[in-house]
Amino acid sequence: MPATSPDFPDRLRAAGLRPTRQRVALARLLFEGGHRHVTAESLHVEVKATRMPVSLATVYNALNQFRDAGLLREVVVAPGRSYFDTNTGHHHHFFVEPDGELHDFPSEKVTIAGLPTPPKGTRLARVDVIVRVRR
Amino acid sequence: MPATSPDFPDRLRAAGLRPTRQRVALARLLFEGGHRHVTAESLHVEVKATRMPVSLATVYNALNQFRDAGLLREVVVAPGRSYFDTNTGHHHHFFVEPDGELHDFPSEKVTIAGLPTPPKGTRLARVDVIVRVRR
DNA sequence: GCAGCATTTAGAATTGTTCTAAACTTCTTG
DNA sequence: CAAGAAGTTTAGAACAATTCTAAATGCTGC
Repeated sequence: MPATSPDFPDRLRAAGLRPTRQRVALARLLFEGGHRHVTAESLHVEVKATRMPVSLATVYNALNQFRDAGLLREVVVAPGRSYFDTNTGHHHHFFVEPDGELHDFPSEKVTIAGLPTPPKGTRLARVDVIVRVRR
Repeated sequence: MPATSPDFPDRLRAAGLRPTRQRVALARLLFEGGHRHVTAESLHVEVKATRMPVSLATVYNALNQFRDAGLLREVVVAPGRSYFDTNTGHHHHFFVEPDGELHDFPSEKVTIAGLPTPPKGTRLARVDVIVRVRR
């Protein structure tokens, strides 16, 4: 958490997004506590539990907009399911296979050596490391 | 390629799968040449082009069975799309972002140091490294 | 060859996500 | 602070990828 108390409307405006009631409600759920991993479905369930229902389409819209604005990072670990991670810093993931649990781990200690250079005409965008574990 | 010419019915039997006509046709497409990346759709288009049409459901069934039997490896790089890789050895992937192209690179030269230990009660299944690049 | 079980198939069903068009906010400006 | 313009939300339809279903067919061992 930043030292300054987070003013969600301002943070959204700073990201180029209008601070609508539903976006603010979602931002609060996402960014108020520590880092989180959510799916559209899980966030939708959560926001419905508050006294401000938001449609599923809006949850999808907001997650995509937040991701495009750099507020969230999308993590692709399982086919047909998108996770969004509120931690946008450098880090990698544990994925617990049958149940679909996702955990961060910091990339500080991880070093990857010997990566080949990107194919001609492309620039490196990101390196994802997914450590898949099973019970 | 193995030195012994690949007898697909035998290879399927060895994997515990009945060598049906459609499985043999798919295995031929997948394993006859060099390593490949396919999606169910792309393989379906391919097999239809031969004189032995196979339903899309069968392509999905076969890909899942081949993966379960260790003949293929599933690679999850983009939401809502599954790639299957005929290279089941240790290696990692380049993913070219807008177009969805996938390329292998050998893991020999890549070393990953400092990975944390798996959470309690889990054992390591695999480490995936996806190098995302953009044009 | 034939029974018995596995496999294939077309089409329906399911799942996760995006689209559409109408209703409703938010922002700007006067 | 009213009014219009533009951006958002919404329910529901549409879509894409995948799985399921039940009936037809094909493999295998005896």
